[in-house]
Parts: sequence; structure tokens; C-alpha cells
Amino acid sequence: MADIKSPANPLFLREDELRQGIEMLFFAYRDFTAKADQTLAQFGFGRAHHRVIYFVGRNPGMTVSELLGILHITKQSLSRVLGQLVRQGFITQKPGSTDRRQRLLSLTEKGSELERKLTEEQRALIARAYRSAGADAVDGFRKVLLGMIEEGDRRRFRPSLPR
Amino acid sequence: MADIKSPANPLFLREDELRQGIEMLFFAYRDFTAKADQTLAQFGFGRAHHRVIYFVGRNPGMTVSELLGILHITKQSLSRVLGQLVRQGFITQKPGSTDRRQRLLSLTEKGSELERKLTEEQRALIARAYRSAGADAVDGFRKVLLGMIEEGDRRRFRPSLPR
DNA sequence: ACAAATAAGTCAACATGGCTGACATAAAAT
DNA sequence: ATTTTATGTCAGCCATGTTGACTTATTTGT
Repeated sequence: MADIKSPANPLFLREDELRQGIEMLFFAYRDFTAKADQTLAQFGFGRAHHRVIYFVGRNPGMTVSELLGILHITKQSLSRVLGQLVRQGFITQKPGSTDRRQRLLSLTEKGSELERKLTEEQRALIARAYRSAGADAVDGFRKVLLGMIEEGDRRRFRPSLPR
Repeated sequence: MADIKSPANPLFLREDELRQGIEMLFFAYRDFTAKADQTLAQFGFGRAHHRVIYFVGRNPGMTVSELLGILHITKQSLSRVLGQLVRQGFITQKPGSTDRRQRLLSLTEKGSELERKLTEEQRALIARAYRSAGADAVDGFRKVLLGMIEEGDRRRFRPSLPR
């Protein structure tokens, strides 16, 4: 009885379930980035700078090509923000030892400091969500996200060695 | 035995777990938006148009204020894309019946068609991820995302009546 | 009835961060 | 020795965010 709106229509439910997923992703991402954006603005930086700082921090000594492969933007776009970060002393470049064409990227102490500050905010937000959702939910969260990620990038998150 | 790297150090694991969450969110969102962006480009539209079309499609008859409250952008920013969509016949506006200052927004048939096309791609991507992750994982996924969303917007996703 | 608040829109100027295309340099690979 | 690769640079375009100032129509509150 009751339940006028969904009378044995699994298709409708499924459709709505997916739409909710789309929306939640939008809202979560919106709020996920909001705080760090404020902090960045204080430094005259934007979200693009954050991404560069974050990934260089995670992969010290990475090449420009590798970074481009992660960000999926053009080298001209990257060049703008990376140049600023290098000139202002947040990131250093040094030639690769085997291939001297490469410019291996690392954070300076100043860069690390900013990275920590920025990521801490996001970590806190995620930590809160993880804690209130519980360990099983976190497993599910990761499983679903993994399935949304382009095949080639999934290996980054599997228990094997990341590089 | 073995396990040289994580010797009873739950803090390290926790830290890394959170970082992985941050990264997965970045990659998933990157890939989540990529396909629709291509389609939008064929219409001369961008992601901003998509968001407007999406939320108007979900909430026919919504006001401009409500839309602004969801998108968290200024009315000037919205005005640009909304104006284009109205002028090109994707969205209609009609005065509110009780408050005639309002311009209630709805998709036209043309707008619905585009909305369906765009959302279908994203729905397919999420559907695939949901299917491969399983029902329990989906529950967890939603639970965690919910926890990341600004308190005020969470009610949109709770089983009660959405408005 | 009138003043104040609200919903919506507009104009102008500016910043960020994508993009393309063309071209340059140094080092590695063939 | 030639070609390919890694990186960088200049110039210009576009989409989409921002602030600030101001307008119009309508509703609300005293």
C-alpha cells in the first residue's frame, strides 16, 4: 500500500539513483575545493597552482611530461602556473641524471609549507566525512571512484607499488 | 613479519588513506566531466551551461535565486550563460504566479533533448562504476560524499521530500 | 500610502586558466 | 647525421569566474 510514486519501477529508481550520484559529486567537489581556493587567493594563486603543488609534492622528482599526463592540460597552460611557482620559489627544477633534457620537479621548503597548509584543509574535510561514514563506507567510496577513473590511471591506487 | 614500511603506524596509514581520497576525487572528477565537455563544445557551450541545464532540468520552475544558491556563483556570471541559453531557445522563463518578480526557469523541448544527451554520458559512466563496485559500495560512496557536502545542502539527498 | 526590501537584470572592467598555432633549443635515439 | 623527444616561449583567443555600480518591477512592512 501507499507508495504512489514508485510502483515497482526499478528503472525509475535506478535512473534517480544515478542522478543523485551525479549531483552529489557536483556538490561534494564544489565544497571540497571551496576552502583551499580561499587560502590560495591569499597567495595570489588559483586552483591550477594547487594541483601542481599537490602532485609535485606527492611525486618529488617527477618530470614535466608526467605532470602533464596527470593534469590533462596543455604544456602552455601548465607553463604559466609552473613558471610562477618556480620564479616565486615554491618549486625547483633540476636536470635529469640519465636524460638531461628533463627538468625534474620538486617542492622547496616554502613549497612544502604551502602544500601542507592547503592539503591539510582538504584532508580535514575528508577525514570528517570518512569518520562519520565509517570504514566500510570508505571502502565503497574508493571502489566506486576507482571505477570512474580512466583505466590507465587506476594503477595509481592499487595496492601494488605506485610507480 | 616483513612489512618494513608501516610498522604499527596508524597515523601514516591514515594520512596516506586521506591523500588517496583526495587524489581519487581529482581523477574521478576529471574523467567524469571530460566526455560531456566534448559534447558541449559541439554546441559552443561550456561546463557552466551544462550545470544550468542540468539543474533546471531537475527542478523545473525553479527561480534564479534558487539556481544561484546551488551553483555558488554570482548573478552576473550566471546571467551570461543563462542569457545565451534563453536566447537560443534551450530554456524558457515565465513570471511566478504568486511573486511576479520571479522568472521561473524550465527547459524547452530542445533543452530537454540536450540535457538528456549530456547526462546520459555521465549516467553511463556512473552506472558502470556502480555496477562494478556493487550495491554496498554504492551505499558507502553516497555516505561519504554526503559527509563532504555543506550541511545546508545535505537535505537534498535525504529520503525525505526534497523541497 | 509610502518607504524599504527583494528578485532580477545590465554594463563595464578585470583575472584565471583553459585552448591553438608557430617556433626554438638541447639532448637523445636511430 | 638526421630525426625525434622534452621542454619552453610568444601571441592571441575563449570561457567563466570576480567586483562594483546602477536600474526596474514588485512585494513587504510600517
